[in-house]
Amino acid sequence: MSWTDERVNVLKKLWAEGHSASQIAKQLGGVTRNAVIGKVHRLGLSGRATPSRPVKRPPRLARPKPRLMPDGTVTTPAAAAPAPTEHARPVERPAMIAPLPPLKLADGGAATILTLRDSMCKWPIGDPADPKFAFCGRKSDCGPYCAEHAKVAFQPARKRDQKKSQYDYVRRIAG
DNA sequence: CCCTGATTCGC
DNA sequence: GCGAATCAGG
Repeated sequence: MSWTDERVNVLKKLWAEGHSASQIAKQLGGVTRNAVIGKVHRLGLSGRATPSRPVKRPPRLARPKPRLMPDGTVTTPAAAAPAPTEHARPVERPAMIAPLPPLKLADGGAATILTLRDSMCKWPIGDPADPKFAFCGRKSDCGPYCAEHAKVAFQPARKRDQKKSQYDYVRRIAG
């Protein structure tokens, strides 16, 4: 599809009416929302009553991604950082120490940020500033934690009504 | 995860 | 000029 005058007019109209780029692309057909956005920018009507855009982004860096050329060659602009997708972040260290020690790995050490695999318990153990800081490392089946740590991590929120819950608390810790 | 617009850059 | 890929958010 190409941007005929007719299609451009429809684009202008819908954009002025506040439709999103994906909605416009869907209605026009034959184009993606990226195409619509690109055209909108080229037409110079990017801004409008944007409810959420008070953010100024610093200039984007070049795109360091290998590109597959039509002839099959792969061009890699620069050696991109490994970035092993480690989305394991302690966020907040639990106040109560976990009863479970870190799982010993095959090499004798414990799971660290470098050796933590996807399906390993990401419960932090120790002080993140400590060189010996590690993760539980046990098998985490359907969540970020192993079965034991999941119980601790996903405890239901306590009732905040202290007056009434005090008695319950005593009973709880007493058995 | 879904979505939004913004930007870059090979084509 | 075009738009996929990517980014930065909601």
